[in-house]
Amino acid sequence: MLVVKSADGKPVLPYTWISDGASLEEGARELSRDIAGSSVAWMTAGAATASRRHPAESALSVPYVGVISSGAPTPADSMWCPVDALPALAPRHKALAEGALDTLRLHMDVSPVAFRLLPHAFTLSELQQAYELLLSRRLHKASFRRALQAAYLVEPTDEWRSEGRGRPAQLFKYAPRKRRGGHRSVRFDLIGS
Amino acid sequence: MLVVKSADGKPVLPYTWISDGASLEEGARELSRDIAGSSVAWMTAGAATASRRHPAESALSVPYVGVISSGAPTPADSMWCPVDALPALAPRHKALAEGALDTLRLHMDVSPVAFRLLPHAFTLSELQQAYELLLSRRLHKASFRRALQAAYLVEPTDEWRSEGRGRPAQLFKYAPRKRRGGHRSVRFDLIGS
DNA sequence: TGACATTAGTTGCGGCATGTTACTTATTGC
DNA sequence: GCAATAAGTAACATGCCGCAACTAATGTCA
Repeated sequence: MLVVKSADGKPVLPYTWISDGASLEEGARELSRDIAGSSVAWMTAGAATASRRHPAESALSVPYVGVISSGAPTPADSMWCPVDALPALAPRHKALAEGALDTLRLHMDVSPVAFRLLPHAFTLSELQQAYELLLSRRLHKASFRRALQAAYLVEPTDEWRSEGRGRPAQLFKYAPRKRRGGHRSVRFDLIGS
Repeated sequence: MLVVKSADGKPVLPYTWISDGASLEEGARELSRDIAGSSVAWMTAGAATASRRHPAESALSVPYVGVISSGAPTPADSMWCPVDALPALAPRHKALAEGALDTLRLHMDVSPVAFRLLPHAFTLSELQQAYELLLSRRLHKASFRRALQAAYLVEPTDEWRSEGRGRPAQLFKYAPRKRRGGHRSVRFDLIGS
């Protein structure tokens, strides 16, 4: 997660103001370009909140979550933090960060978030690591690849990448093809409280 | 979906204005009480939008989706419409309606939306019909009940309901118990485009 | 050169969940 | 009583998942 230093030195989440009538999504994309140096590869909005005690004069806040292709250089006055080791944020921003992760995970199995996190060509191990990072739980290699192949989401390329030691890995690209018949049942096991 | 008649007789989605600093969610709940006569049993926010050409003076719109327990009387100047047979809404409101259904379905397998749609005690057939209504696809009775039982989400009551013809149905209530071990793999088969 | 470590990728098996069909049970209506 | 209707269950086949073991290809080190 990208954390920036505010004027008084405290860590905060990146934010900006929107002039009247401008596009919120475009504002969020500009913010990412300004701070992180590259544009987000995937983004979605969270739940807007209104508060009397909000800093400055704005009354409405609209959070956006996005992912940025890895490998981008760390910009000045900001740092990438592991989501499980965030610095001490203000309670409001801490709640925003947790909500952002929730909305992101909500979209994970309906939108190719993890694929956007990776460059155009990637290895299946990298894809699995991206999923494990975003879901924060370990996955099994064989099951992961079987399910991926059954979904017709990736296509192999002719390239191979050698990462030092170990067998070279084949590179794949995201190329979803239409598949027959959606899924079947309902997932009750995710319902909590 | 609840559609109301605007001042000039055209069908629109219910909306309201929020005074500066007031809670958005509370405003949405008040709107539901005012128009539908009962408070929403489950609700979540959608993606806020800003537009120059928005009616009136407000520049930001925050959509909310909620479900209301069935059986509420149809209020005046408004009507409940099947989601697959909506009246001719303005393009902006039509997009809002579609987005509302998308966000609702996004929460379906992580939040007990369908249970909130039903009264406190319900039959398993009613629960399945609620799921089929919200997901707009047919489910299999045996599979549905097996998965439901495996999730420890409902408890049977002593009451039975006779719906005219056919065998009476046992009434259940929503009583989630903690279950061991979350799910396992990743769902690739829902990722589209 | 050859043994070893490391990483990628596959295969086979047991178990569990799901899809399907058929069956039993309980009520209304004739 | 008997058909019709709907709830609820049982049994079987299929398919997916977790696990373990295996092969393949590279680098490292003696």
